[in-house]
This record gives sequence, C-alpha cells and structure tokens, in this order.
Amino acid sequence: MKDKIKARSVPFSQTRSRHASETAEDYVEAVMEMIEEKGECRVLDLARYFNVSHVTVSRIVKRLQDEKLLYSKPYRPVALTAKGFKLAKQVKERHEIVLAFLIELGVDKANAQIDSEGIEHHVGSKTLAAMKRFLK
Amino acid sequence: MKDKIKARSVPFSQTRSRHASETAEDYVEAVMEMIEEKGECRVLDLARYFNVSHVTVSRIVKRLQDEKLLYSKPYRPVALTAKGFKLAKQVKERHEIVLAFLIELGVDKANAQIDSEGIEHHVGSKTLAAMKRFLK
DNA sequence: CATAATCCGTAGCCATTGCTACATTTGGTG
DNA sequence: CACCAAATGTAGCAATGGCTACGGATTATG
Ligand SMILES: [Mn+2]
Ligand SMILES: [Mn+2]
Ligand SMILES: [Mn+2]
Ligand SMILES: [Mn+2]
Repeated sequence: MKDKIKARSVPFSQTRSRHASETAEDYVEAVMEMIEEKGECRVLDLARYFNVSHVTVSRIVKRLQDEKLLYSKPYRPVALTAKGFKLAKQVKERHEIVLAFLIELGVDKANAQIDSEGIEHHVGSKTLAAMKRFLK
Repeated sequence: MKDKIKARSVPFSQTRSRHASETAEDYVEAVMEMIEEKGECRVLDLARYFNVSHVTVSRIVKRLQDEKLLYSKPYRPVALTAKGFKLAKQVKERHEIVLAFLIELGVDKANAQIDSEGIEHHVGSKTLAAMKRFLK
C-alpha cells in the first residue's frame, strides 16, 4: 500500500527536479545559439528571445553566474563558462533529437517546435535513446 | 529579424503557460484516481502521493477550490467538481496515451512512468494525435 | 467517554520567476 | 565633448510552491 504510493511519488519528485534545472538549460542553450549567430549575447536579446522583461533575465543571469554556467560584467554581454558550454552542447543535442523525433512522428514543424521546448527537459537517457533508435 | 526572435519566443511562452496549468492537472488526476481506488481523497493522501508536505497540498487545494476544480470543507476529504472531473478525465487519458506511447517506443516501464509524468503537460493536440497513430 | 493518535489549518519563512517604475551606464551623434 | 537614446541594473511587488513549527479538529481506542 504505502510502497505503491511511494513508488508513484518518484515521477513527481523527478519532474520537480527537472523543472528546477529547466531555466539553466534553456538559458545556456540560448546564449550559445546567440553567440553563434550574432557574435554576442546581450541581456535584451535574451529578454526578447524568452519573451520576458530584461529584469527577469538580469536576475537569472546573476544566478547562473553564481552557478558558474555564465559570466558577464555589468552592462556587458553574457558569455558561457566551460561548464556552461558543455551543458549547452548536451542540451542542444537533446533538444534537436526531440524536435526531429516529433517531426518524424508526423507532427508539423510549428507544433513540434512548441512541444519540444517543454518536452526536452523531461526526456531521460532511456527515452532519448529510444527516440534515437526511432530516427534511424 | 525581429520576427525570427518573436517566432522563437512562442514556444517558451507556451511552455510557461503549460507549466502554469500543470499543478491543477496533476491534482485533479490524483484526486480522481484516489477516489476510484479508496473511496475518498484526503489531504495527507495527496501529500504522500506527490511527496510534499500536507501544507503545500492544503494551500494548493484551496486555490483549486477558488478555480472551481475541487471542493472540500475543513478537515474533510477533497472531491472533484464537475469541471474538475471533466479536466481529470481528459488529463488522465492524455497521460495514459503518453505512457503507452513511450513503452511502445521501447522505454522500460519505470522510466516511461517517470518521463511521462512531465511530458504529458507539454503534449499538444497535434502531438497527441501523432502518438495515437503510432499506437495503432 | 476520556485520552491519544492522526489529520488538517495557520503562521511565517525561503526561492523562483514574473512585473513596473526608476536609476545608472554605455555608446553613438551633433 | 555634451547630450540623448538604448541597455542594464536596482527597488520593490505579486504569485506559486517548497518547508518547519505549532495549534485545533477529528477519529480511534481503551
Ligand atoms: Mn526548453
Ligand atoms: Mn515541464
Ligand atoms: Mn499525470
Ligand atoms: Mn504530470
């Protein structure tokens, strides 16, 4: 009885934990993408990208700096640390697989882009491997 | 230029919006399930189910009552409104499809249960339809 | 039916992520 | 170089969802 409930609580705990990493994952991915595309990444670029105010971005950048994922000086562009770059590459690869998977499954591109943005953070290594197999 | 960034901000806005509904969805599903299984749903049942304190549950139940999804009197079991029941059935069906889909894809049951608990909330109607097609 | 165990509510704390309003810095232009 | 516009930071508010500590209500048990 109690084991049943305990076992069922694992998915929820895991989901909360994944949501806690989600902001960091989306931010490092966005920073990497912007630096690739336009050479630098400003706070306002991120604000427009995520459709939030620059204040929200500014605070989150500060926190991710404390977590050693990003660095920047006041009024300066945002850059990735080695740790942030490593995470960004992993996250981007996972995201691309999830997106390609949804499209291969028959979802139109626009909806695949929307859904993959949320789904990516809940895809564990086993599910990711299954998606890769499906793509081959 | 700006349209490109604007277009990319849509998935993030949608993901935030889906996260805002996630608690309500998981709660009505849990309440329905518990009433089916043991006749009633208590605050402490939900606390054990989600692996959070009874205080967290209590506050969320109050909010979902304001949203007309649940009802309960102090120190009494929690029940679903008609609106809550309708939502619960939809959410449960979607969750079951996502879970079955992952298993069919080759993910082991334990990981499918974990990942589907998060993925379910990011599956739009188009992706859900694609999963249904895959299952047939 | 009295008492203890269990359940639940309230107070109050923290972290996160949204926001507006205002201050400051930076960089381009006259 | 002085000034203005744009970018960024800061102050402070709200909602949400975690928590512990404590107190009141309900239920079980002897
Ligand atoms: Mn994402
Ligand atoms: Mn999510
Ligand atoms: Mn669910
Ligand atoms: Mn869920």
